[in-house]
Amino acid sequence: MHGAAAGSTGCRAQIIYNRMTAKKETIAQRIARLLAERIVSGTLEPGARLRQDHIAEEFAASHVPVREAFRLLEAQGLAVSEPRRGVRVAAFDLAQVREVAEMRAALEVLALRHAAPHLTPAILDEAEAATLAGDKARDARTWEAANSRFHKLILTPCGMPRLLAAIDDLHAASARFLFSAWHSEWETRTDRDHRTILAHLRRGEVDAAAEALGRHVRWIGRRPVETASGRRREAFVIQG
Amino acid sequence: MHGAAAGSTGCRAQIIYNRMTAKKETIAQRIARLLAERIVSGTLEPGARLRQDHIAEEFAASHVPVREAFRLLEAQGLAVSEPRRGVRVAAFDLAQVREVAEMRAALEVLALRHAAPHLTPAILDEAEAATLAGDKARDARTWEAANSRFHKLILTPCGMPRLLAAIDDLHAASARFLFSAWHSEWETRTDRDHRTILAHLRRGEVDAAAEALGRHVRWIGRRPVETASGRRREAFVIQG
DNA sequence: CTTTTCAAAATTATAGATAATTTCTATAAT
DNA sequence: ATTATAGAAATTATCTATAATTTTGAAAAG
Repeated sequence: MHGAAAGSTGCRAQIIYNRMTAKKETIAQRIARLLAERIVSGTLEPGARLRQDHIAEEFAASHVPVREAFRLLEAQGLAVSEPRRGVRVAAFDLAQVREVAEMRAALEVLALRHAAPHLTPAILDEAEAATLAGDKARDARTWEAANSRFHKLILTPCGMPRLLAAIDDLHAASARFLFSAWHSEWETRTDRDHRTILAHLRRGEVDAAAEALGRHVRWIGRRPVETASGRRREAFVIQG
Repeated sequence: MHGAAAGSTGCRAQIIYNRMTAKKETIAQRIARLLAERIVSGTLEPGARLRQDHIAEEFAASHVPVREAFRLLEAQGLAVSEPRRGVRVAAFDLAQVREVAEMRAALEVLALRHAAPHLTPAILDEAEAATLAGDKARDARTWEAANSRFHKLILTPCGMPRLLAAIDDLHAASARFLFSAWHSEWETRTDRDHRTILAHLRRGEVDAAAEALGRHVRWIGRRPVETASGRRREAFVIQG
């Protein structure tokens, strides 16, 4: 849903009301967007300090727009700020991943129910193509972009901007987890889930489609993985 | 849910992570909080321009914290900003009220399902007291505060901070509408709805309670009212 | 009388500078 | 060895000043 690493959005409210106007982005928005990409993709690790002077220097700006960018990132839940003690990349544990998954499920189901009457065969074909692209993806970035496209395609026709913006933010939070846990060997169940949802939609079975989407988004799996140092640990998987 | 007029929160992310710490609020947070009160209560009308220099002067601050306050208000959906063209109080039409109501219903139901196992008789008694206070309220402020308290009491035990913060923001948006449409003669159905929800919760009927809450929040009524100038028009009512 | 154009005023956006707070580090004490 | 403390360095938060953009309003042209 969310552009995530391949072009993360920016401020939530901006998204709600300026998504289409979007004349020129301010320096603050640009900085927020680029930092969001790094946070979502894991380049900036959870807990990492974001120092306004350093960032201002890197982007050849003063720290005023940097501070505004921090507020935008806070609103997305990607950064946390303690007064007088600076801003850090938000941490996220399994409990938060669960919380985000539940919220996404609730809101995406709502969006799908309102979008369903406006879905055309053409849109569903595009969504199928996105699923196929996800199948063939061999890296997290590509997979996440395709997954994003699928969800966006079937939900956008709901025409509820605030709802879509909220879903976007939640998707960015999910994507962070995806990037941190991605393993190219994983055979996800995502393709099958996506196709089930599409099949129901094609047959006009909105309730069944909504239920499948809810289960799909809520699903969090776990499987053992081998770390770089050869140790075994448990990792968690999401279907996107 | 949201403090609304009686002490609106501030930044969403701040709420998520700093709600309990909340050592000292920064000037930006203070400005955002006070402006949010005015927007929610209707003192600042939809579409009104928020001029940073004027606001800075009023609060005896420079415009740097004012600009940050604007970003916080944007994140809550209470203000909209167009780059280089200033910030305005967000407008809201019936479609948006509907959208917010649907989102609230989806998220509050989710919160209630997770809160239900942790609800104690003491909490439910408090919630009943809040309902009673709402019944006796004769002005919008008091009524909204009591309604807020009811929802907060039964939802907070879910222990999902991001979810609760999102609900808070939506509640502020609802409250704006409530304040704009309040009429002291309205006999709302709220007390009955609240008591139905409580009755179900006392009997451990979580599904029924969740369904009642969803209907309650989603409900938007309309009734003719007489304006100050004596003209008749249609007004919309929410149950809170 | 309406529309267009251009300059002045108002306002936003950014930069540079200052003050206040926190964090770090070395040193001393228990 | 661990804890406590004081000073220094780094960082945040704010203010003042400057640049850039948009809006306003009046005058001129059609």
